[in-house]
Amino acid sequence: MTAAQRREREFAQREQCFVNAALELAAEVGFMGMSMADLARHAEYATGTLYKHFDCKEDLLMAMTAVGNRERAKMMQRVAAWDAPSRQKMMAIGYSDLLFVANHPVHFRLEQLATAEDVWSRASEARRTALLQTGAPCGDAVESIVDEAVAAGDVTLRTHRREDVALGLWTMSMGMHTQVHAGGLLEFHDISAPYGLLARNYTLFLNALDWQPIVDPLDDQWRANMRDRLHAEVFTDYAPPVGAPPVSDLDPHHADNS
Amino acid sequence: MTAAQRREREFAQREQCFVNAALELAAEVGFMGMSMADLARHAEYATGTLYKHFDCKEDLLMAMTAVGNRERAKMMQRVAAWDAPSRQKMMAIGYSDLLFVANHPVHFRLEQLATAEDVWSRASEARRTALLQTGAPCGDAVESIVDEAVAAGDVTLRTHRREDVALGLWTMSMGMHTQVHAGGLLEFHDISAPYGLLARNYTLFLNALDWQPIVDPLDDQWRANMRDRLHAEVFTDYAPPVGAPPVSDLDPHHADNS
DNA sequence: GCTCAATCGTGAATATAGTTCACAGCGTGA
DNA sequence: TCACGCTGTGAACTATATTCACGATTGAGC
Repeated sequence: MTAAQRREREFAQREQCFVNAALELAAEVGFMGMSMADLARHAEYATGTLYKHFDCKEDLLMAMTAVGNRERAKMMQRVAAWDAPSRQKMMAIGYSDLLFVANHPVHFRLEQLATAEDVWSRASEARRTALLQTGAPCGDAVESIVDEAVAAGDVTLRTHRREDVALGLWTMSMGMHTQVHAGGLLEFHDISAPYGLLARNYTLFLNALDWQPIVDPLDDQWRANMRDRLHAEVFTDYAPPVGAPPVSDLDPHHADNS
Repeated sequence: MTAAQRREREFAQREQCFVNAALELAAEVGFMGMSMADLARHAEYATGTLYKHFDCKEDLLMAMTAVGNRERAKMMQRVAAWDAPSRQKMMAIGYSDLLFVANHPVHFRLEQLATAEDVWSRASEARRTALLQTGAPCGDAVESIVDEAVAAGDVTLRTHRREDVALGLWTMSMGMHTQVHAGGLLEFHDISAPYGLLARNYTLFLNALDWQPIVDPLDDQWRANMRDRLHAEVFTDYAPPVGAPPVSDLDPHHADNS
């Protein structure tokens, strides 16, 4: 039955084609601004063909978001494989997420929409679990670092489980991205360097877990060094996000203390 | 020109009427499942009249979300006015947010949608800033507690400003709500008591800031006491969220350590 | 190589929902 | 009382998600 297999493979390829075209379109006009007919035309197929793959627009969104998840997972797996002390790797996880969002703003927008309950609930069960599965490797990568740290004696998990640590950091990142991307929110609340603040909060959180070595939250140099090493050794293909490269810029108000 | 003033007042009242009707409808079918024509009918006005108030559906969403913000602000202001040690008040802020989301799930769903960039960007500038303004009192309430704590000597802000502390906690809450509301996500990552975990993370964060008195993150009793006092003295009109009332339930895995 | 049935892709048609607008009705001020 | 202008109306318009009947294509069996 090689014929059937080929058909199946071609079908899967066409789905990729649709998803890629959708991502291109969404980058231009946003997911909400893009119509299914537009997309079909852009992918050079008929509208009905598109619906052979996705039962509704929300299902398409899930598939688009999955691409982002896979990319993020790749980045986090690179970090997990990085040869560095566990605490630096943990910070690097946060940084890689930041790098991901900065380099793929479209994906973050899609993720935001997809996880909004009103949208999430309109997608099919199958597509939702498929999306969840693409997210799992991110959690796995983080948890592997936690395990490593425990094994190395860098941290003792008294209050948390490995999943809890991962989730704790994830919530901070997700919440901060949400703030940053709701245009005007930060300026309104007088926050100037949100991701510098996020890095400090990561530091505080890891300190609170007594994760060795303890780092001074004021020590921006520590994080800057880590970031430079990370770009040199792991993310050579990713440019540091604009607006935050010089060390001092990571600090929201570096004149305050010394 | 009292006539004009009356018209203006009536216009504002009708807007309230629309927003309330919209909230009722959204509670039943969700924001996405509700049509502008349905809403107009439900509010007993014509479709065109609805558009006299809101230029687009997204603008309506902003107005609906503002209602939630005002309610949340009221709750947080109650906490700020509560007579308790600053650290308990800070924890109570997180708890009040949880209480808000548990008692007004619709509002959280709306907030999620509204802050998604794809939606946010489709609303008018005026509605967006109006929404931001309704959120400000929440930040103010939290920041007043920070100020109070600093004045009382409970905490010394070395690494953070008052806004930063508020934002740090906010990101954790927002991120956790997002996780909880994306059905299946938590089960998938094997997290059983997300809000117990959130409370611990709050505790860790405040400990890391050296906010006195330092609390053992394992001490669920401390938080349970605080919660009971809070319900007795501040939120007498709010029932504790179901699924989390007994002390031990706040603990994700209370058999692990002691 | 031919046939035929099953499958697949198509895009016009349908349904639905956001948005607009020309007009009727009403209140207002002269 | 009258005329003007403003307001509410809902039918009409537009856009877009979704469906479906049909023609094209494929591939198994002879």
